Amino acid sequence: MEMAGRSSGDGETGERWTVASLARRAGVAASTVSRALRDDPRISPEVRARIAALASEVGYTPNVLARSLVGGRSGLIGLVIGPVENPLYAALLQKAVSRAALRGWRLLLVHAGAGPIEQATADSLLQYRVDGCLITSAQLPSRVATICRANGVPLVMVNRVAWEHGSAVSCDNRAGGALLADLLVRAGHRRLAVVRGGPATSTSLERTEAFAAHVVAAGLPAPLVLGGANSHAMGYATGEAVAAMGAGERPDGVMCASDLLAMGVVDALRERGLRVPDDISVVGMDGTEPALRAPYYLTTVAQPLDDMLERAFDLLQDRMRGVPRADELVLLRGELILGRSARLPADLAGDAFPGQSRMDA
Amino acid sequence: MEMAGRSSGDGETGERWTVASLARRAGVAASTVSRALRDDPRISPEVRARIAALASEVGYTPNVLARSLVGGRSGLIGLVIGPVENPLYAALLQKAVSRAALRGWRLLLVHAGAGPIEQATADSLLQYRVDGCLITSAQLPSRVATICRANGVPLVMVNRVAWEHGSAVSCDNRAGGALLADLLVRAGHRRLAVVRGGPATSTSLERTEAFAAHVVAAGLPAPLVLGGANSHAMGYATGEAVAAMGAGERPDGVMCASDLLAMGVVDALRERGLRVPDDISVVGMDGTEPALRAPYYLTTVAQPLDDMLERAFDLLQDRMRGVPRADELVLLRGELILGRSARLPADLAGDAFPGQSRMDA
DNA sequence: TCCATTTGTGCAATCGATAGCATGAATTCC
DNA sequence: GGAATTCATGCTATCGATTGCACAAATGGA
Repeated sequence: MEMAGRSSGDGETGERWTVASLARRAGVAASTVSRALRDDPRISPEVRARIAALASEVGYTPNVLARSLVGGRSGLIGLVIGPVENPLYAALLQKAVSRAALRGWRLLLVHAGAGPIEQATADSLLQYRVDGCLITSAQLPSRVATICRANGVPLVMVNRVAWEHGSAVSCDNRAGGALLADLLVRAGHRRLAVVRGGPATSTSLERTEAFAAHVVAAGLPAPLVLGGANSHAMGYATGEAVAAMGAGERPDGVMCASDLLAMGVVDALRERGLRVPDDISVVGMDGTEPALRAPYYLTTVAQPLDDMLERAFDLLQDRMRGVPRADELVLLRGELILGRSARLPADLAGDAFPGQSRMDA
Repeated sequence: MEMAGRSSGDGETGERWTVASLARRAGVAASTVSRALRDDPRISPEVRARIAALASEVGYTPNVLARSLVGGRSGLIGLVIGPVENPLYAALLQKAVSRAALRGWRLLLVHAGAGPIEQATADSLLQYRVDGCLITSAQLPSRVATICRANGVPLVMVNRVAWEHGSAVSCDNRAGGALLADLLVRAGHRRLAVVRGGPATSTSLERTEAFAAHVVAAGLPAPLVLGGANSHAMGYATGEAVAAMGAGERPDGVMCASDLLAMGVVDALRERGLRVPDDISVVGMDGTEPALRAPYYLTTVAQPLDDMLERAFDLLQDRMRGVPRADELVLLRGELILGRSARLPADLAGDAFPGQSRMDA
């Protein structure tokens, strides 16, 4: 019953069509088929049309594996991504997939998650001869970086700085941290705290350091340093600890290294009966969607993910073309989003509409 | 300066090592190298050790593209996944990646998101000669299914039923819906509502239909049908609508087709001053992590994602081995999680500890 | 009318790894 | 000690697509 719907190379069953079988069927040489399908001007229009018609009639699909064997490029980009439970990585993944498709690249999903990358996994980058590699994991994947360097695979990192090798595109985390510090200080907060993410993640360090430096420069005591991992659970635990402090020592403003942490902090504070922002202001950083909506309406600095990925892919493409280029670090400015999770300075009070009023960071 | 760290085929710069260059260097034939590296017993232990040492010394990596050209299998699995902003898909992605690595498969990330799949994207499944395909998108990707069938590519769907072709692994959504209905009815709710997801998604339909049927069977009026898309925004809008209803007509129990919807409903209800579960009970389905923690502590039916993926990969593997097998539909039972978002029947009241007390659905 | 181009195709090698078959050497058996 | 194996390895074709080069036909000019 399936016979009619089944078409196969040379009319036999089960085999896929190849340039060779198409050539036999069309009565030409394989090279002619190849050239015709690639619109080589040396093939006469009639032959080209005839072969194109035949190919689409039988549903021929070129074998990219064979093509890349001779051509040298696989069309594959290795993708290493952080834990996608974090909405930031989810957004990055989504955008990376659609942008890669636009450029005709396919993504080899090498790793997703918080853990380190296994050797066997990292090896697949070479085994499949990826043309480039995109890393968005905060965890330092030194193994992948090393492999890429040793084998001349272009490497671009997003949302983290490159420590040894490769280019990177990142949000200007220091500027964002300073901006948030300025916001809280101007709103009259006096006892501040920072909630840090993972100790080895550049984003967390840059954000909290810049925040602390700015606070100190404003003449306030150095912020209390809390946290130490980038998760809702850590934010929640930190929020509980803050809520347990006496009213006299408790910070009145908390800056979190990520929206994920900020959501945890807010959840814990509210669970303990504290009001945000009336009792404590909480600000985050990333601008992920769940943090911008109910029940958080977080004041945060949004990363320009679209621009970041576009730049990252540009960097990759340049290097994939073989032009030797030095590694670059591209910083893009984030966008301050005034939500309802932090008291505002008097001069901004009119702007306090969640997700509506924004200003450049 | 980089010279020392740079190693390449045949000692020339820039070229990667191949079996041929290794063979020349070792003074043997290419086939010997190939066999030695694959632990062919016909190669003498000495030669094998010598070649293995050389290969690891120069960092040889086999070209999988070339291997699959002759071997017929690429080791690639095509992955089509739904919008990973939804924590359910994020969890599925994460688990799929690690499980695939365990089996030595690599994932070609074909599509991620809610939109339909473009032809060019779907074609890459054939171009890269994927050995199989895993679909977890609720959106009916008929194009991919058609392509897979026409080309004999094994296809397994997770979290949705197969409409035309391919096997499927899913949570028993009807049983889950009935279980939630039973829970709400026994807890004394009388005016119920369901919030549906996308109109074309099998999971949403099965869950809400079974819920409604069970409610009616219990002698209560048919639940109010709300919603119509699987998003937090739709849940929120529905929650607002429910909150706006008069106290006499407002449902006292709401069953949502997903945790994402349930979170939106809870957020809106609370924003409007209603208490959950004191004023209204809300239950969801999926068991995603954000719904289980503060501030939701949702009562829900958790999908056994690990088991589902394991079964899905088993199904794929069987069919990839070439053994012809009929399509299967595998249903796995979900796990009821008693949170704090719904009033409990009297006989279960002691079990109301979030995320702790569970029972099979 | 004959040679020099231009134009369209075919032949054969190539990419890297694998597998069937052949070959030479080492071993065993009677 | 010679023949029959066993064993280790080499030679070569193969997978599917691409590409340099050769070659034939068609066209042009003188």
